[in-house]
Amino acid sequence: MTVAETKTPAHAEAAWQILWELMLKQRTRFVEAVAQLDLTPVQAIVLRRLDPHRPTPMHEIADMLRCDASNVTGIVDRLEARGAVERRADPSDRRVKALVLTRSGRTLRRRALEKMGEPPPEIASLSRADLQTLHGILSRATSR
Amino acid sequence: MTVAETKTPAHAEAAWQILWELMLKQRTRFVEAVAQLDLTPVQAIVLRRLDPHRPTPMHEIADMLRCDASNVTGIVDRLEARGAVERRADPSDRRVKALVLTRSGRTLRRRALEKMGEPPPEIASLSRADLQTLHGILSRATSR
DNA sequence: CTTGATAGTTGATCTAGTCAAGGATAGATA
DNA sequence: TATCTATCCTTGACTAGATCAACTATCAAG
Repeated sequence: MTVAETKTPAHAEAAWQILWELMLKQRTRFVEAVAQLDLTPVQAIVLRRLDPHRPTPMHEIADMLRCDASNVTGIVDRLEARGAVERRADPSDRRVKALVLTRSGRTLRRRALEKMGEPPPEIASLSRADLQTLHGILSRATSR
Repeated sequence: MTVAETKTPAHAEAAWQILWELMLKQRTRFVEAVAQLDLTPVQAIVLRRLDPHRPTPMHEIADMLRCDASNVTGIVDRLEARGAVERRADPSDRRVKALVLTRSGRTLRRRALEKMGEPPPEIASLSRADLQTLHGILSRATSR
């Protein structure tokens, strides 16, 4: 071997480094925020994923979380126990159980979305110009 | 009350929204990446935090994770069981146990850092100019 | 109608997390 | 010095998230 292959440009690594740092900080912030609604992080993520206007098959949740289906059973059990969601049999395919938000589940979801949508001080303190630029770059990054 | 207080500008929320989306995606990516080293996410985060040149008191880990001290006991137990770290009594304060990376622990840490440092495709595919701009904005955001 | 894939549950087992209680040490103060 | 108080860590009990293996029910194709 002659020269080490720099697979990723230094600029990408530098930007990623800071982004990583920021994400790590947000992790604990997120946990604490949803805990105020008596939600665990995963419960909040699942709630966020549920469409208030469309029953959601459980396997879609497993796909999103990239976890085993049996894991979803437990998570949904707890959400159902607290009255946020209901399992509903899908008439067109009786294997699937689709999740439907209850009335209180919709309220809970809305409140959770509000909390998650609140930008952290790091972001909120940026200038308007920076925010617009950031938005543009991130859109480009995630849409590619 | 007259008009609803818009505490956060719309621009901040928009940018935060995309950032959130990105972070959510990186979560599963991170889990899968460190799993290749037989590390759980928390173990990787702890490993990353350990300074190879300085024994680290356990309570610093608890502070970083914002969790109960008893939780750290278990996490360190498992890292110690696999030979990555050692508990060392602090001579100046015999209450504290400081963590020291073993030889193989240092290797493991280096490999974990490499994995974590690898930017995701979303970031890696950005142009050099975007990356520099992004770096600048994020630096401003996190240093404030 | 068999065969095979898919959807979800159950049970066992692990890790991460909390809380309450306790032991050991350090530091301040009466 | 004796005691009180705070800090550092551990233990035990318990909950949640996650994996895996085994199982039921259903669908869909041949």
